[in-house]
Amino acid sequence: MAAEIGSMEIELAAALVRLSHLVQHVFADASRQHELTPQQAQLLCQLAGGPVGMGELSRLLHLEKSSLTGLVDRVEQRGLVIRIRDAHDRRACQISLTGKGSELAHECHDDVTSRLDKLAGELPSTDRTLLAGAIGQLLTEHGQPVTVSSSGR
Amino acid sequence: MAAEIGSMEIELAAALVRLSHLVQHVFADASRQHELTPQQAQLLCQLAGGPVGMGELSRLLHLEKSSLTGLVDRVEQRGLVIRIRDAHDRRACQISLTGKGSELAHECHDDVTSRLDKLAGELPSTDRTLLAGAIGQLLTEHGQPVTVSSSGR
DNA sequence: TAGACTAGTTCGCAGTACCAACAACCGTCA
DNA sequence: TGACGGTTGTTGGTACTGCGAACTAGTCTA
Repeated sequence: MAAEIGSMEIELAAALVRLSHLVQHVFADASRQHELTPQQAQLLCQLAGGPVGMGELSRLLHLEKSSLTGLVDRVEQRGLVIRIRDAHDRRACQISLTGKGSELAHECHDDVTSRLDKLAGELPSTDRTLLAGAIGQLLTEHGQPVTVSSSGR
Repeated sequence: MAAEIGSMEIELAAALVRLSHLVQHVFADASRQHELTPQQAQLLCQLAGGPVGMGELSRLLHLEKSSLTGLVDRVEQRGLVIRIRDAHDRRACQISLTGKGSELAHECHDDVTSRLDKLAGELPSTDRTLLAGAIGQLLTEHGQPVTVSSSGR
């Protein structure tokens, strides 16, 4: 067993795991509300910023390209996404949201956001600020770009 | 009217989602290191506190009982777990770790913990404390016991 | 003892994810 | 021009996940 002194660390690791499960659960619920699997919702949200190629998408979602092919196939069959053949490189293609897909992506994103905000709303605002800051730092430390999607607005 | 003030909220929600993905990724990697799927690892870790019945397990893992049957089947076939028929209620059974399973569960748990601690170690310790506190509060607000699964009931 | 209820299982289905092998295409170098 | 190595995305095969409906078997209650 680890020393008692480390208990704070142990709690933090456990807390992170539990928090992760909670967030996943919220995300899955919201996705399902829109008749999407979590993976499909994540894909759509990722595309909200504009078309992306399969290779980059694979990196962004931490998926093998072969896994991605199937995922894209399924959402394409639902008419939420289209493959656009690249004009300069005929091997490549860009995945782009259709109107319907874009609508769903935003609905789903807003839904997740509002659920999480509601959940976090139970915390005092100072804690929320600290939490966001600490998480942001964790993410940047780990090579994840913490893009601020709405900075302009 | 979520005015400008709400921008912090938006960031927090996005940060939570990203953090969640990061933790899931760490968890999946650690599990794989021990030749377990994340779900199997989660099951084993849940059982580390002692045998649990299918029904309660289903609640703890947020899984339908039918999904759980298969999951338990697979780890049982690997000899990591056994079904123990309940003496008082012959319908019920308790799922219990075998020696091998218990070993794996602890290895995996420690691995995840150390990876997450390492990840969090890049934060100043005051931030870690705040983070753990805030997450703990979030979890308790949401009905999740923050204890490390040792409680019977 | 009949009927209601509960614990787990089985079955069918869709989706996820990996790996290995592959076709098509690009850029380069001879 | 054309062969070559590297890239892009796809296919095929396998294992796992997760749900809902229908089911078996056992328990409890009236």
